[in-house]
Amino acid sequence: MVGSRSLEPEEWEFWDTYMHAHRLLVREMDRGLQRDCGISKAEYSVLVTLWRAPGDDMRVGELAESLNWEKSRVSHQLTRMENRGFVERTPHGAGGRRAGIGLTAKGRGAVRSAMLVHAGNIRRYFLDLLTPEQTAAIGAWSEQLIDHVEPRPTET
Amino acid sequence: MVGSRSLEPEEWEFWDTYMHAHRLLVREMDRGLQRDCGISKAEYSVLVTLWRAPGDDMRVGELAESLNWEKSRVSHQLTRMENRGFVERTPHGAGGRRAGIGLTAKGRGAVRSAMLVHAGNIRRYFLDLLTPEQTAAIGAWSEQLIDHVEPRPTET
DNA sequence: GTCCTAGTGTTGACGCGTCAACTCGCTCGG
DNA sequence: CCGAGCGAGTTGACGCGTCAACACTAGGAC
Repeated sequence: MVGSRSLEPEEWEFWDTYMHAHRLLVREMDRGLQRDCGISKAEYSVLVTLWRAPGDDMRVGELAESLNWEKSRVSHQLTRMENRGFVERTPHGAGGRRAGIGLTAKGRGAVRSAMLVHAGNIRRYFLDLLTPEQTAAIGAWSEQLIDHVEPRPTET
Repeated sequence: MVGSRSLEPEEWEFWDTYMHAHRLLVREMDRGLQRDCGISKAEYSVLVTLWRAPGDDMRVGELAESLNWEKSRVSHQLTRMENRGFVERTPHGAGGRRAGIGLTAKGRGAVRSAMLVHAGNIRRYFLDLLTPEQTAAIGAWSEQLIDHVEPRPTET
Protein backbone atom coordinates (compact mmCIF):
# COMPACT_ATOMS: atom_id res chain seq x y z
CA MET A 1 0.00 0.00 0.00
CA VAL A 2 2.97 2.24 0.31
CA GLY A 3 3.57 1.54 -3.31
CA SER A 4 3.29 5.26 -3.92
CA ARG A 5 3.56 4.83 -7.58
CA SER A 6 2.51 7.90 -9.36
CA LEU A 7 -0.92 8.34 -10.81
CA GLU A 8 -1.93 8.05 -14.39
CA PRO A 9 -2.62 11.34 -16.10
CA GLU A 10 -6.34 10.70 -16.20
CA GLU A 11 -6.31 9.95 -12.51
CA TRP A 12 -4.61 13.23 -11.76
CA GLU A 13 -7.11 14.96 -13.93
CA PHE A 14 -10.03 13.27 -12.28
CA TRP A 15 -8.76 14.33 -8.88
CA ASP A 16 -8.13 17.89 -10.00
CA THR A 17 -11.52 18.17 -11.58
CA TYR A 18 -13.29 16.87 -8.55
CA MET A 19 -11.38 19.15 -6.21
CA HIS A 20 -12.03 22.09 -8.46
CA ALA A 21 -15.73 21.38 -8.55
CA HIS A 22 -15.94 21.05 -4.84
CA ARG A 23 -14.06 24.27 -4.30
CA LEU A 24 -16.47 26.10 -6.52
CA LEU A 25 -19.41 24.57 -4.75
CA VAL A 26 -18.18 25.57 -1.34
CA ARG A 27 -17.24 29.00 -2.52
CA GLU A 28 -20.68 29.66 -3.92
CA MET A 29 -22.36 28.36 -0.81
CA ASP A 30 -20.22 30.56 1.38
CA ARG A 31 -20.74 33.60 -0.73
CA GLY A 32 -24.47 33.07 -0.77
CA LEU A 33 -24.62 32.89 2.98
CA GLN A 34 -22.38 35.89 3.33
CA ARG A 35 -24.17 37.98 0.76
CA ASP A 36 -27.75 37.15 1.65
CA CYS A 37 -27.47 36.71 5.40
CA GLY A 38 -24.25 38.41 6.37
CA ILE A 39 -22.94 35.37 8.13
CA SER A 40 -20.13 32.96 7.43
CA LYS A 41 -20.32 29.23 7.10
CA ALA A 42 -18.76 28.80 10.51
CA GLU A 43 -21.27 31.12 12.07
CA TYR A 44 -24.04 29.30 10.30
CA SER A 45 -22.93 25.98 11.71
CA VAL A 46 -22.83 27.29 15.24
CA LEU A 47 -26.15 29.06 14.94
CA VAL A 48 -27.93 26.02 13.58
CA THR A 49 -26.45 23.74 16.18
CA LEU A 50 -27.47 26.01 19.00
CA TRP A 51 -30.87 26.48 17.48
CA ARG A 52 -31.48 22.76 17.34
CA ALA A 53 -30.21 22.23 20.86
CA PRO A 54 -32.75 20.78 23.25
CA GLY A 55 -32.27 23.12 26.19
CA ASP A 56 -31.69 26.81 26.08
CA ASP A 57 -27.98 26.71 26.40
CA MET A 58 -25.23 24.28 25.58
CA ARG A 59 -21.82 23.78 26.99
CA VAL A 60 -18.76 24.34 24.85
CA GLY A 61 -17.92 20.68 24.96
CA GLU A 62 -21.32 19.65 23.67
CA LEU A 63 -21.08 22.18 20.91
CA ALA A 64 -17.67 20.89 19.95
CA GLU A 65 -18.91 17.32 20.02
CA SER A 66 -21.96 18.12 17.99
CA LEU A 67 -20.07 20.09 15.37
CA ASN A 68 -17.16 17.72 15.38
CA TRP A 69 -14.88 20.68 15.97
CA GLU A 70 -12.03 21.16 18.36
CA LYS A 71 -12.93 22.93 21.54
CA SER A 72 -10.48 25.70 20.91
CA ARG A 73 -12.04 26.31 17.55
CA VAL A 74 -15.43 26.55 19.16
CA SER A 75 -14.08 28.92 21.75
CA HIS A 76 -12.52 31.21 19.18
CA GLN A 77 -15.67 31.15 17.12
CA LEU A 78 -17.82 31.94 20.12
CA THR A 79 -15.61 34.87 20.97
CA ARG A 80 -16.15 36.31 17.53
CA MET A 81 -19.85 35.60 17.55
CA GLU A 82 -20.28 37.02 21.00
CA ASN A 83 -18.68 40.21 19.75
CA ARG A 84 -21.15 40.25 16.88
CA GLY A 85 -24.04 39.71 19.24
CA PHE A 86 -25.26 36.36 17.96
CA VAL A 87 -24.60 34.32 21.07
CA GLU A 88 -23.88 34.90 24.69
CA ARG A 89 -21.86 33.03 27.22
CA THR A 90 -23.79 32.80 30.41
CA PRO A 91 -21.60 32.60 33.50
CA HIS A 92 -23.71 29.90 35.00
CA GLY A 93 -21.27 27.19 35.97
CA ALA A 94 -20.46 26.18 39.46
CA GLY A 95 -18.09 28.60 41.07
CA GLY A 96 -18.12 31.32 38.47
CA ARG A 97 -17.05 29.10 35.63
CA ARG A 98 -18.43 30.14 32.26
CA ALA A 99 -20.39 27.33 30.87
CA GLY A 100 -23.61 28.01 29.07
CA ILE A 101 -23.85 29.14 25.46
CA GLY A 102 -27.11 30.58 24.26
CA LEU A 103 -28.51 32.29 21.19
CA THR A 104 -29.46 35.91 21.45
CA ALA A 105 -32.59 37.24 19.78
CA LYS A 106 -30.41 38.44 16.93
CA GLY A 107 -28.95 34.98 16.67
CA ARG A 108 -32.37 33.40 16.52
CA GLY A 109 -33.41 35.77 13.79
CA ALA A 110 -30.28 35.12 11.79
CA VAL A 111 -30.59 31.38 11.91
CA ARG A 112 -34.13 31.45 10.64
CA SER A 113 -33.35 33.33 7.47
CA ALA A 114 -30.01 31.63 7.01
CA MET A 115 -31.54 28.20 6.88
CA LEU A 116 -33.87 29.22 4.09
CA VAL A 117 -31.12 30.84 2.08
CA HIS A 118 -28.85 27.91 2.63
CA ALA A 119 -31.47 25.40 1.64
CA GLY A 120 -32.08 27.28 -1.57
CA ASN A 121 -28.41 27.29 -2.37
CA ILE A 122 -27.99 23.62 -1.65
CA ARG A 123 -30.74 23.05 -4.17
CA ARG A 124 -29.36 25.39 -6.74
CA TYR A 125 -25.71 24.43 -6.57
CA PHE A 126 -25.91 20.81 -5.56
CA LEU A 127 -29.14 18.86 -5.63
CA ASP A 128 -30.49 20.30 -8.84
CA LEU A 129 -27.32 19.49 -10.71
CA LEU A 130 -27.36 15.83 -9.81
CA THR A 131 -29.00 13.04 -11.68
CA PRO A 132 -30.48 10.31 -9.52
CA GLU A 133 -27.63 8.00 -10.39
CA GLN A 134 -25.09 10.63 -9.43
CA THR A 135 -26.91 11.20 -6.19
CA ALA A 136 -26.80 7.51 -5.41
CA ALA A 137 -23.15 7.26 -6.34
CA ILE A 138 -22.09 10.25 -4.29
CA GLY A 139 -24.15 9.17 -1.35
CA ALA A 140 -22.68 5.69 -1.36
CA TRP A 141 -19.19 6.97 -1.80
CA SER A 142 -19.57 9.51 0.99
CA GLU A 143 -20.71 6.92 3.45
CA GLN A 144 -17.99 4.57 2.48
CA LEU A 145 -15.34 7.22 2.82
CA ILE A 146 -16.61 8.26 6.22
CA ASP A 147 -16.56 4.67 7.31
CA HIS A 148 -13.08 4.26 5.98
CA VAL A 149 -11.55 7.29 7.59
CA GLU A 150 -13.55 7.44 10.75
CA PRO A 151 -14.90 3.97 11.47
CA ARG A 152 -17.88 4.86 13.54
CA PRO A 153 -20.88 2.56 13.56
CA THR A 154 -23.36 5.25 12.64
CA GLU A 155 -25.15 2.98 10.28
CA THR A 156 -28.46 4.30 9.07
CA MET B 1 -35.21 35.52 -1.14
CA VAL B 2 -35.58 33.09 -3.90
CA GLY B 3 -37.67 29.95 -4.13
CA SER B 4 -36.12 28.97 -0.87
CA ARG B 5 -38.44 26.28 0.16
CA SER B 6 -36.77 24.20 2.74
CA LEU B 7 -35.22 20.87 2.03
CA GLU B 8 -36.56 17.47 2.84
CA PRO B 9 -34.84 15.75 5.74
CA GLU B 10 -33.16 13.23 3.50
CA GLU B 11 -31.86 16.04 1.34
CA TRP B 12 -30.33 17.73 4.34
CA GLU B 13 -28.82 14.48 5.37
CA PHE B 14 -27.44 13.83 1.93
CA TRP B 15 -25.81 17.22 1.90
CA ASP B 16 -24.40 16.81 5.37
CA THR B 17 -23.04 13.39 4.60
CA TYR B 18 -21.39 14.55 1.44
CA MET B 19 -19.85 17.57 3.13
CA HIS B 20 -18.67 15.44 5.99
CA ALA B 21 -17.04 12.97 3.66
CA HIS B 22 -15.30 15.67 1.74
CA ARG B 23 -14.03 17.30 4.88
CA LEU B 24 -12.53 14.04 6.03
CA LEU B 25 -10.96 13.47 2.65
CA VAL B 26 -9.34 16.88 2.58
CA ARG B 27 -8.24 16.60 6.16
CA GLU B 28 -6.51 13.31 5.56
CA MET B 29 -4.86 14.57 2.43
CA ASP B 30 -3.59 17.64 4.21
CA ARG B 31 -2.34 15.72 7.17
CA GLY B 32 -0.55 13.24 4.97
CA LEU B 33 1.25 16.00 3.15
CA GLN B 34 2.09 17.76 6.37
CA ARG B 35 3.23 14.64 8.18
CA ASP B 36 5.19 13.00 5.42
CA CYS B 37 6.58 16.02 3.63
CA GLY B 38 6.29 18.88 6.07
CA ILE B 39 4.42 21.05 3.64
CA SER B 40 0.87 22.32 3.50
CA LYS B 41 -1.60 21.91 0.70
CA ALA B 42 -1.12 25.51 -0.32
CA GLU B 43 2.61 25.09 -0.45
CA TYR B 44 2.16 21.91 -2.43
CA SER B 45 0.05 23.66 -5.02
CA VAL B 46 2.57 26.40 -5.49
CA LEU B 47 5.51 24.04 -5.63
CA VAL B 48 3.90 21.81 -8.23
CA THR B 49 2.82 24.72 -10.35
CA LEU B 50 6.27 26.22 -10.35
CA TRP B 51 7.81 22.85 -10.99
CA ARG B 52 5.66 22.29 -14.05
CA ALA B 53 6.30 25.78 -15.36
CA PRO B 54 7.97 25.89 -18.74
CA GLY B 55 10.65 28.45 -17.99
CA ASP B 56 12.67 28.77 -14.87
CA ASP B 57 10.63 31.47 -13.28
CA MET B 58 7.05 32.60 -13.41
CA ARG B 59 5.42 35.88 -12.71
CA VAL B 60 2.96 36.29 -9.90
CA GLY B 61 0.14 36.87 -12.32
CA GLU B 62 0.84 33.68 -14.20
CA LEU B 63 0.99 31.76 -10.97
CA ALA B 64 -2.31 33.24 -9.89
CA GLU B 65 -3.87 32.44 -13.23
CA SER B 66 -2.57 28.93 -13.21
CA LEU B 67 -3.65 28.21 -9.67
CA ASN B 68 -6.89 30.08 -10.08
CA TRP B 69 -5.99 32.08 -6.98
CA GLU B 70 -6.17 35.75 -6.28
CA LYS B 71 -2.94 37.59 -6.74
CA SER B 72 -2.88 38.74 -3.16
CA ARG B 73 -3.21 35.18 -2.00
CA VAL B 74 -0.29 34.20 -4.16
CA SER B 75 1.71 37.07 -2.83
CA HIS B 76 1.03 36.18 0.80
CA GLN B 77 1.84 32.56 0.11
CA LEU B 78 5.07 33.44 -1.64
CA THR B 79 6.13 35.56 1.28
CA ARG B 80 5.68 32.62 3.63
CA MET B 81 7.39 30.21 1.28
CA GLU B 82 10.25 32.55 0.65
CA ASN B 83 10.80 32.69 4.40
CA ARG B 84 10.85 28.92 4.47
CA GLY B 85 13.33 28.77 1.65
CA PHE B 86 11.21 26.99 -0.95
CA VAL B 87 11.03 29.74 -3.52
CA GLU B 88 12.76 32.96 -4.33
CA ARG B 89 11.62 36.19 -5.83
CA THR B 90 14.21 37.30 -8.32
CA PRO B 91 14.32 41.05 -8.75
CA HIS B 92 13.90 41.22 -12.45
CA GLY B 93 13.33 44.90 -12.62
CA ALA B 94 14.06 45.86 -16.18
CA GLY B 95 11.40 46.37 -18.77
CA GLY B 96 8.42 46.60 -16.48
CA ARG B 97 8.79 43.03 -15.25
CA ARG B 98 9.18 43.17 -11.55
CA ALA B 99 9.71 39.83 -10.01
CA GLY B 100 10.20 36.34 -11.28
CA ILE B 101 9.36 33.46 -9.00
CA GLY B 102 11.61 30.44 -8.98
CA LEU B 103 12.04 27.25 -7.03
CA THR B 104 15.08 26.89 -4.86
CA ALA B 105 16.94 23.60 -4.64
CA LYS B 106 15.06 22.88 -1.45
CA GLY B 107 11.82 23.56 -3.23
CA ARG B 108 12.70 21.21 -6.06
CA GLY B 109 13.52 18.50 -3.57
CA ALA B 110 10.31 19.02 -1.69
CA VAL B 111 8.12 18.87 -4.74
CA ARG B 112 9.60 15.61 -5.87
CA SER B 113 8.81 13.73 -2.69
CA ALA B 114 5.53 15.52 -2.16
CA MET B 115 4.13 14.41 -5.47
CA LEU B 116 4.77 10.78 -4.65
CA VAL B 117 3.23 11.06 -1.22
CA HIS B 118 0.29 12.94 -2.58
CA ALA B 119 -0.30 10.47 -5.34
CA GLY B 120 -0.32 7.64 -2.85
CA ASN B 121 -2.83 9.43 -0.71
CA ILE B 122 -5.10 10.23 -3.61
CA ARG B 123 -5.15 6.55 -4.33
CA ARG B 124 -5.69 5.50 -0.77
CA TYR B 125 -8.32 7.98 0.21
CA PHE B 126 -10.07 8.62 -3.07
CA LEU B 127 -9.49 6.46 -6.10
CA ASP B 128 -9.36 3.15 -4.31
CA LEU B 129 -12.65 3.79 -2.59
CA LEU B 130 -14.56 4.45 -5.78
CA THR B 131 -16.32 1.96 -7.93
CA PRO B 132 -16.17 2.64 -11.65
CA GLU B 133 -19.76 3.83 -11.63
CA GLN B 134 -19.05 6.20 -8.79
CA THR B 135 -16.02 7.47 -10.63
CA ALA B 136 -18.09 8.13 -13.69
CA ALA B 137 -20.83 9.81 -11.71
CA ILE B 138 -18.50 12.05 -9.77
CA GLY B 139 -16.56 12.95 -12.85
CA ALA B 140 -19.66 13.90 -14.76
CA TRP B 141 -21.07 15.84 -11.88
CA SER B 142 -17.83 17.71 -11.31
CA GLU B 143 -17.63 18.83 -14.88
CA GLN B 144 -21.21 19.86 -14.93
CA LEU B 145 -20.84 21.85 -11.75
CA ILE B 146 -17.75 23.59 -13.00
CA ASP B 147 -19.57 24.46 -16.18
CA HIS B 148 -22.51 25.71 -14.22
CA VAL B 149 -20.63 27.94 -11.85
CA GLU B 150 -17.79 29.03 -14.05
CA PRO B 151 -18.79 28.62 -17.67
CA ARG B 152 -15.37 28.18 -19.10
CA PRO B 153 -14.50 25.45 -21.54
CA THR B 154 -11.56 24.20 -19.54
CA GLU B 155 -10.79 21.03 -21.38
CA THR B 156 -7.89 19.70 -19.36
C1' DG C 1 -4.23 18.96 55.05
C1' DT C 2 -1.04 18.53 50.21
C1' DC C 3 -0.21 16.69 45.82
C1' DC C 4 -1.55 14.56 41.56
C1' DT C 5 -4.45 14.01 37.80
C1' DA C 6 -8.37 14.49 34.75
C1' DG C 7 -11.67 17.33 32.53
C1' DT C 8 -13.18 21.74 30.71
C1' DG C 9 -12.53 26.02 28.66
C1' DT C 10 -9.45 29.85 27.15
C1' DT C 11 -5.58 32.08 24.98
C1' DG C 12 -1.58 32.88 21.83
C1' DA C 13 1.02 32.02 17.82
C1' DC C 14 0.82 31.05 13.37
C1' DG C 15 -0.72 29.55 8.61
C1' DC C 16 -4.45 30.07 5.30
C1' DG C 17 -7.77 33.03 2.59
C1' DT C 18 -10.42 37.33 1.20
C1' DC C 19 -11.18 42.05 0.56
C1' DA C 20 -9.80 46.66 0.09
C1' DA C 21 -6.28 49.90 -0.18
C1' DC C 22 -1.98 50.96 -1.53
C1' DT C 23 2.69 51.48 -4.40
C1' DC C 24 5.11 51.54 -8.50
C1' DG C 25 6.02 51.99 -13.20
C1' DC C 26 4.13 52.49 -17.54
C1' DT C 27 1.28 54.79 -21.24
C1' DC C 28 -1.58 58.06 -23.16
C1' DG C 29 -4.11 62.59 -23.64
C1' DG C 30 -3.75 67.46 -22.79
C1' DC D 1 5.94 68.27 -19.45
C1' DC D 2 2.10 66.90 -16.39
C1' DG D 3 -1.11 64.03 -14.57
C1' DA D 4 -4.86 60.55 -15.12
C1' DG D 5 -5.37 55.94 -15.61
C1' DC D 6 -4.07 51.17 -15.88
C1' DG D 7 -1.94 46.79 -14.75
C1' DA D 8 1.20 44.21 -11.68
C1' DG D 9 2.30 43.30 -7.18
C1' DT D 10 2.22 44.19 -2.21
C1' DT D 11 0.39 45.10 2.28
C1' DG D 12 -2.92 45.36 6.24
C1' DA D 13 -6.94 44.04 8.57
C1' DC D 14 -9.63 40.54 9.68
C1' DG D 15 -12.04 35.91 9.88
C1' DC D 16 -11.15 30.98 9.88
C1' DG D 17 -8.61 26.79 11.69
C1' DT D 18 -4.94 24.07 14.23
C1' DC D 19 -1.70 23.16 17.68
C1' DA D 20 0.34 23.87 22.05
C1' DA D 21 0.14 25.87 26.32
C1' DC D 22 -2.27 27.68 29.94
C1' DA D 23 -6.04 28.30 33.74
C1' DC D 24 -9.27 26.50 36.81
C1' DT D 25 -12.22 23.07 39.12
C1' DA D 26 -13.03 18.70 40.95
C1' DG D 27 -11.84 14.34 42.78
C1' DG D 28 -8.79 11.07 44.83
C1' DA D 29 -4.51 9.18 47.07
C1' DC D 30 -1.61 9.80 50.78
